[in-house]
Amino acid sequence: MAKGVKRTATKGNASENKRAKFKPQPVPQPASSLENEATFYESAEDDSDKSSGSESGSESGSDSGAESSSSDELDSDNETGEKSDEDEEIDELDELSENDEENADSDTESGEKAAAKAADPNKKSSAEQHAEQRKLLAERKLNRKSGAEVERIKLLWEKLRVTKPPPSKEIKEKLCNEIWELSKDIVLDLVLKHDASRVVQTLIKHTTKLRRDLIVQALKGNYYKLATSSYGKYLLVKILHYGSKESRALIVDELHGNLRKLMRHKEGAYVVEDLFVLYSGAQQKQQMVREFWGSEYAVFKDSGKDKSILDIVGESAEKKQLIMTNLSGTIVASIAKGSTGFQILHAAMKDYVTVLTSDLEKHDLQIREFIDALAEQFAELVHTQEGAEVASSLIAIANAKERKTIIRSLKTHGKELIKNEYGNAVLITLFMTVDDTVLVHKSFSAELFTPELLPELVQDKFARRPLLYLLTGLAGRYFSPKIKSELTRYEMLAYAKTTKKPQEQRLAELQSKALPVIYKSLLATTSGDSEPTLAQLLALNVAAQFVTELILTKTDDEEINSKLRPQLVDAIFDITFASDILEDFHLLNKTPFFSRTLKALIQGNEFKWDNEAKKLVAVDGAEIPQVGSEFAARLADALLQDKALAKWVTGQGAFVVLAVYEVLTILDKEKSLEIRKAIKKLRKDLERDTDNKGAQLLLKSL
DNA sequence: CAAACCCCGGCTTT
DNA sequence: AAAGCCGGGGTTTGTA
Repeated sequence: MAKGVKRTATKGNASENKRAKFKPQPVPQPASSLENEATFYESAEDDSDKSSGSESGSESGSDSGAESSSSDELDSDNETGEKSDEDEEIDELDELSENDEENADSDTESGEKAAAKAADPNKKSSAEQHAEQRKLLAERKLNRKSGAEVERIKLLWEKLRVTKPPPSKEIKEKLCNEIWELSKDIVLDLVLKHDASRVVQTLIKHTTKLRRDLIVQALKGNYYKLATSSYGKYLLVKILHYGSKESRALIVDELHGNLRKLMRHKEGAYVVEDLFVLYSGAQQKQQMVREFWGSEYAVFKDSGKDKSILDIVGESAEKKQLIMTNLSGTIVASIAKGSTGFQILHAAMKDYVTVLTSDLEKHDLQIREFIDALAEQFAELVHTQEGAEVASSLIAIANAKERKTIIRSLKTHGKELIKNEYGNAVLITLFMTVDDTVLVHKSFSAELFTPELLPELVQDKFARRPLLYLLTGLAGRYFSPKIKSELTRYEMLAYAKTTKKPQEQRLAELQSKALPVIYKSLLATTSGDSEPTLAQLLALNVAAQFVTELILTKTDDEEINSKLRPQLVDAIFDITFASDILEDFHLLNKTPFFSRTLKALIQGNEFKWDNEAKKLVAVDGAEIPQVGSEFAARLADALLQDKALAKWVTGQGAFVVLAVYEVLTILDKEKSLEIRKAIKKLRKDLERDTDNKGAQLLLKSL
């Protein structure tokens, strides 16, 4: 799926990028051949590519998924059957034309169809045979005529699509004109054939706006057919891409009402997804999803507009029953077809889940079924906003056994999960809801917080969030109110049924397992030829923030308190004093916020700034070994060596000196006096250094 | 804890 | 059809 959308690279970059970020190796789906799909897209991607022969038979059984499941009572029309007839007809035409053209296309499907036909006549009477032959002959004639034109058009097309020396504007125009003259009356014949359709694609790309509109008009009434044609769909996608707003509106209008059928169609589903992702705004997206609710909403565009799914479902039991059946019908069919990664489906699932979670008892059966259908494919969900919401909700309401399956399927994509903008919240949900902390730790923390991976994670805006959760819970300022309330919602859902352990206990368990792993991986950056080094990490604001947060996390773990934390603090201390502070490459000069890191360590959790009193105050019982006053005293000793202080007060270092001085003033009068004396000697320097805010603050504090 | 800043989607412009 | 503006949200920063 992710592959599928890459092709539209020129437009809609935003949504495309979003998708590209997360690329779970698509779990090979039983029926569908993702690879074939990719080939399809690739060969349709641009006109300047290799032979069209690669577009071969992923077609077989394409309409099998289109059979309306019995759940769609609202669909009185039986168009699915009708459509597959059409498909067959198209295929035959295709086959004929290709034979005529002696196109050495090894289309396996054509082969199958031919074989089927060869077997067919034996069963028929000779009268029928004659009739059939006459019909065939007529068709062939018809085709030969078009076939000849196709040949000529293709010659022109070859010239138009070359890229090595791109044709000049005039030539392009001339070629387009000629092609158009030849094809304008037979567009419909062209667009459903794989090679001829590509001619039209190229035409669309190079011709004028006016003619594009003409083509769009010429195809009016046939867009559904186009969307469900294995070759036509590429053209349709191209038209959407290059077409005007009005063209798009026309097409959307025509497809409107057929979305559910399209979604169940192998080719159609891609068109719908494309439309949804690339060419629809928020409102149109909503409207599209509403079609999945049922016929009423499919026929009347505005039906249910501005109402949430819960409003609608609350209106009557019958309505609810119907909508839920329809939704699950479309969703289950699409999952089975391997379209789990489609964004539009995620949106539909979100509606479905919203209702499911509105009353867990009442929907128990549906919940179990839904999770069962989806559990193995969770990785396909978590890279979109809505998909991730669905995933988190389901994790929250899953029972212990179901959670195990879900965790197993997410575990294989751990890195993508944690680094993804939305996926990381799913991981946090797992941290917050699953009682089996041993399993969660083994599946994620132990796998991800390795020396190889951790440095990458702590400097990643999204990946560090689950890490920060492990350190500080939701309390810190690292989570926006919106995310917080969402996570809290999952938490409440979880406690309604499966989850039993108190939150603090679960977090403590996860933390006690993960902290040593994190420490060790971080310490690994201080030794050997590790890349990045700790100093490099500390030069990145996000990573530095994490390191401070880690050190300031209180723990009972003996190993951390007596060995790991001291080593890490030592390492930072060494980095600070390894080189002359006046050198450009010293961290303090390279990254202004390193002074904040040091300040945070100097104050530890022991002191905080009192905004009322305008001074630093001690916080009782918050001491953490190695940092706070202990670290301050250590720095003070180093600063009092030789002329160190004179250098430190000149730049960002002044803030550090100030922090040390303030802390010692509270806890170590003697040493603070020493520093005070030393600073006073530098008074004149400080007074001169007017644009150094740190220096000025230092003066004030004396 | 507020101001500055950045990123993104939607809209307008040439 | 690409480039550019605008507003909103989220993030980062600045330092009493």
